[in-house]
Parts: sequence; C-alpha cells; structure tokens
Amino acid sequence: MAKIDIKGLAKELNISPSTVSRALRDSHEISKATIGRVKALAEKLNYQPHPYAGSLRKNKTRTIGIVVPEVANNFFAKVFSGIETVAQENNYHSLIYLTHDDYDKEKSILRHLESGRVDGVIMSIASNTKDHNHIKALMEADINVVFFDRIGESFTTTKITTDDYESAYKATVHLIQQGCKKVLHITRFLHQTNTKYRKKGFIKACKDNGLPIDDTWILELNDDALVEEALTDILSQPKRPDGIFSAVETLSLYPYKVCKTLNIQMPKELKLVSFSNMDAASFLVPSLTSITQPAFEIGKAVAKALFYQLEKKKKGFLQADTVLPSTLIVRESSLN
Amino acid sequence: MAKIDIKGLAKELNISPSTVSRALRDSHEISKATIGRVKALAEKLNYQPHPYAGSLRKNKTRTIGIVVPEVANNFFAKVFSGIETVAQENNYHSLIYLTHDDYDKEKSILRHLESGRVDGVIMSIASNTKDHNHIKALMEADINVVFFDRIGESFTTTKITTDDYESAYKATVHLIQQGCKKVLHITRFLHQTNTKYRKKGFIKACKDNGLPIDDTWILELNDDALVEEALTDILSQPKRPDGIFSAVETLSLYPYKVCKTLNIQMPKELKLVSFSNMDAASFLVPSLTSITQPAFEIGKAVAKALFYQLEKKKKGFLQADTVLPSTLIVRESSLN
DNA sequence: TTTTTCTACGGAAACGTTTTCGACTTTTGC
DNA sequence: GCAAAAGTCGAAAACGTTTCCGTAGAAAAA
Repeated sequence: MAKIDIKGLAKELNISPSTVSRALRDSHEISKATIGRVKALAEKLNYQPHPYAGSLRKNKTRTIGIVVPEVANNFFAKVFSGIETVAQENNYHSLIYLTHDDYDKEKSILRHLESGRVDGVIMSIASNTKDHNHIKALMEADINVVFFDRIGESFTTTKITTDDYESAYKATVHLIQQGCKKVLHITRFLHQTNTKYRKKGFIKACKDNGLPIDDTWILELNDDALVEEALTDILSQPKRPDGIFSAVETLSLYPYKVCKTLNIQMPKELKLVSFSNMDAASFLVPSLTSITQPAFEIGKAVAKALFYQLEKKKKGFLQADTVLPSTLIVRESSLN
Repeated sequence: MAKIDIKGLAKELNISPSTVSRALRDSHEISKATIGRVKALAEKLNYQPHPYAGSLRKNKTRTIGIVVPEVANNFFAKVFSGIETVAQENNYHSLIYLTHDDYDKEKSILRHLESGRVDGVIMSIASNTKDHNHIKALMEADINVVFFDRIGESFTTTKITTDDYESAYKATVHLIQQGCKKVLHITRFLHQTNTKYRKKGFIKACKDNGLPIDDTWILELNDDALVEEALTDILSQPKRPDGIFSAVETLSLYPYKVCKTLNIQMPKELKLVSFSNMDAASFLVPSLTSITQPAFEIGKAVAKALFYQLEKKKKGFLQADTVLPSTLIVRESSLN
C-alpha cells in the first residue's frame, strides 16, 4: 500500500491540496459535495495525516511529556494509567521518560523537552533534585508544566497532591489509639514535599497525644542496602518502639522481615501502618494497614488540568492546588 | 528567552543555514573553525533543534511506539523499564499506548501509528484480539513491529518470549515431587501464545508422571468477578485438588483468600505455585513459590532487537526468536 | 443593469530542518 | 605553471501539512 498524502488525494480528485486539507477538517468554505468526495477517497485509500508535518506548521504537537522517577511501582504505574486514559480521550499522545530518581538525567530530559517536542509536561520530581532551575527553564521555553505528588512548591502552576499531612496525622493517631507508646517514623528523602508533610503530620499527632518526640524516632532511610541493618538496630534495643509509621511503600515490607528474624510478634509487640498502593497488602500476615493514595484519580486530575491549560487561550488554571484525600485502610498489622 | 533556530544562528554568524546545519552535525565539509563558532553560539543561546522538522525531512522519527495491555502490572511495568533504559541509551523516544486488553482500542491505536509518528512498534497483544489484520496492516505501512510475551506467532519478526512450556513443566513436576496427587491448573485467555504453552507444559508434566488429566482440572478464569466462586466450588468438593499451578500473577492471590474462608491449610493441604513478578511474594504467608519471568531483560532484549532492525539498512533480525529463561523460586507455599 | 456579497476553491508561503547541486577558493600533483 | 583534486560554503528544493490571500462565478442587493 503506497503511502498516500494530501497531494495524492488532490491529484486523484483534480482539486488543490488546500481544498483537500480543508475538506478533511470540515471547513465551512468547502461544499458538502466535495467534502464528501474527499472523505470518501481518504477513507478508501486509508489516508493517515502525517502528524509531524501538521505539528510543524501549527506549532502544536498534541503530545505531552511525562517525566517520572520510575514506573515499576504501583503508585506511579497507576497514576500513569490515569494520565493515559485522559490523554486518549483527548487525542493526545504520551511520551514517557524515566529519571530513575537521578537529577542529572532529569535535567537533560527537561532540557531536551524545550525543543518543541511536546506541548506540556507532567512531572513528579526526582528524589535527589533540590535545585529547580531546569524546571524553570522549561517553563520559560513556554512549555506548560504541572506536578503531582512530588511537586515544585515555588511554581505557580497546577499541583496535584494528596493530604499528606492529614493522612499521616490520622495514621499516627490510629497507632496511638491502638495502644502504641513509642512510635517510630521511617521515611525517605525528607526534602521532598510529600514526605516532608507526612513527617509534620506525624510529629503533630505525637505532640497532640503527649508522646515525646526526638530525632532518633525519625529515620530517613535513603539507601536500600542499609535499611535492614538500621531497623534491626533499633528493634533490638531494650526500649524499642511498639509502633512504626512508614511514609513510603518501599519501606513497608522491611518490618515484616526484621520482626521475623528478631522474633517480634506483629501486631502484638509491634504495630505497623504504611503508605502503600500494594495489591498484596491484604494478603500479608498480618495484613498491612495502609494509607493508599488515589493514584488513578491523581493521574486523571493532573492530565485534565494540563489539557485545560493547553486548550484554553486565556491563562489560568483548572485547579491550581488540588489536594485529593488518601484513605486509611485498617487491617491487622495495626490492631490491638 | 526567544527561541532560536538554525536561521537565527546563521544570521547571527553571517553564514548560511546549510552551513550551520552541517556544522552542528560535525560535517567534514565544514572547517574546524566554523564548526567551533557555530557550536559555541548554539551552546550559548541554548539552541535545541526542532525534532519534528528534522523528522519530516529525514523521514526518521527516532521514536518508538509501545503498545501494551496495561502498565499497572509488575511484569509490564518492568518490561517497560527495560525498554526505556535501552531507548534512552540510543536516543530514542518512547510513546506508550495502553490497550486495556481491548481489541478495538488496539486496532485504532495501530491504525494511527501507520501515520509515520514512529519508526517502530513494540507490542504485547491484547488478550481478546484473535485476528491480526491490524498488525499486518501496520507492517505493510513499513513500520517495524516486534513482539514480547504475547506474540503474533505467524509473523516473521523478532519475538521475545520466555520458556513458558519448560517453566510450566518444571513447576508442575515440582508440585508432584512435593507429594501432590491432583493438581489444578488455573489460567486465563488460553488463546494467547504464552498461556497456551504453559498449559501444554502442565499437561505434559502430568502425563509424564502418571497423573490423570481431564479438562475439569484446567480452569480458564477470564472474569475477575467469577474467580472466587469457581475456586470455592472446586475446593469444596470432597475430591478437591491438593495442588494449584497458576499461569498468571493476577490469579495467584485468590487461593490464599479461598483457603482462608474454607479453612484449608496451605501448604499442608494445598500447595501453590504461580507465575508472578510480585515483590511481596516472599512476604505472603505462606510465602509464594513463583516462576518469575526476567521482565527487565525482556524489555532490554526486545528494544535492542527493534533498534537493530531500525538502524541497519539490510533486512535481518538480531535474534528472530529469543527465549529467555524464567526462574522457579521455591518458597513455602509449595513445600511439603 | 450595476454593484456588492457570498460561496467555493486555487496558488503559494510558511513551519524548521536536511540535502542536492554547484561554485568558488585553495591545495596538490606533475 | 596548469589541471585536477580538495576543501569550504551557499542557494534552493524538499518533507507534508496549514493558512493567508486572492479570485471566479453566482447570488443578492441596489
């Protein structure tokens, strides 16, 4: 099947390319009759417009860039699924880039995206980027950028987050109500916005309930290789914690492991609640009490917000700062 | 920062756009001196070539399409991660489309991809597509297509799979060696290539070891809503199975659930092994004996194969049919 | 009838590159 | 000293669209 283009159609029909172009887009300055003829032939020859030619001329790509740390992760995968759903509905295309939580990679990706390959970018910032100049540069190149979860707080654009502070507060209070006297907070990358607020919620909950807090009860465990050791240390102490609040899914399984080797009974001697979108949460023993973020909805919301910005001429945001509620699902790991 | 293009650079340097274009690409017909001047200015002004202009002229996009059923799934997510890694290494861009296992959606996606938006496509076929004309059409539009896991067997192109037959055989034999006398096979979408071969391996293992097989011992459970009921039924029978071999991860957790409600002891009364890439497998109780496919490696292999085809002028494949080995990880759920 | 307004379409420029074809200058080979 | 060969660059076409501008004829208004 030889590729057919607008010129080919035009020649076949003895009309000009401009007429064909207009006819295909139902222009009012073309008669119904010719529109019919053009569309019939286009259909018959399976004409597919070349997307890049149009993009070049119109300076619109109908493509978005999605820049995230990873995708082999329940949360990000579900967010992406939400984004993609909305993108397909709006006839947008999704270019996806993984930063692997590497600042330099993120920088070079964003720098490339200044080229005009995409109309807008949805991103969740890499865990080790602290400086945001590359993001600012992208915006100054007139690319719309919106954030979710790990946001750039200083930018005035759409940011979709969850109620990290409140959820963390609620989870901590839940542990305390179940009888915990010493709650340990394990977390990662505290300079990120989401973990930062989770920590604040944790601290507030402890204070409100008269639990003493010092920094040794907050463990920032950034290196996978060291988690088990650190956890073993603190759980071997005589005055070990009787509750753990984990701010990230990737840390949630370690307590199970360490308790097994140290022969600590969960939930009797140690209660656990963790942020997590893991499907298997209810099949663990004890099943995991979790705070799950509405990942799919986050994806849909952030995509909708971006498309809103892209379609409207007027500047303005659909919802500049949207906070979606997470839900605390109480299972066995936290129960008395 | 006003966007700068080749013409702008040319004017600034008082040379022609063609010279600039060549200089940026280190053409040997441009003097070292001008190459230096051009690159210096390009760097200074943060020149980013417009990708679509080049694509249009060169008829090469350096973009691939990835068409998969879903991504909120350990296996596909890890495969994608492998693909993306190789893509970034080779300076390719990844457009990703989810079919949600819907044939019509897959068809319209592939149809669109005939347009020239991508140079090649990596795909894993949706579970309910049985006719492959849309794929054939894409190939005839001169788009390279390669497959992984759920492949189109009739096509002569690269297909990356795992040793489904052998793994299934090995898993079944393992169950039998652990004392199972009646092994149930639960699976999905048996018209797919991968599940089809897993079933064959299962049957062969049973026959080789003198276990009687009839069709009631093979359950094709395509509807999520009906799985629990079906499993409850068969496990309530007096002559219930004492072993389950699950061909897909999405079915692997149901036996846990049903055994709990029916008060059947795992692994004492019922042993289980399942295909799975789930991280939590070792934290289940009993921990799940699983066959895990090398998802990340599959992604890398399929991407490498595609890029090989795209870069070489000569027709030919890197590895037309590559079969990567899965590994059987024995945990508690299958042990005597 | 003449003038104006629509209707329906064509010609050509434009988007930002790459590449073909030449052309001019300098170097090389004899 | 002269032809051939290198070396270095420019003009313009081309990729496949969209859109600006123009115009012929028909219909409407005068």
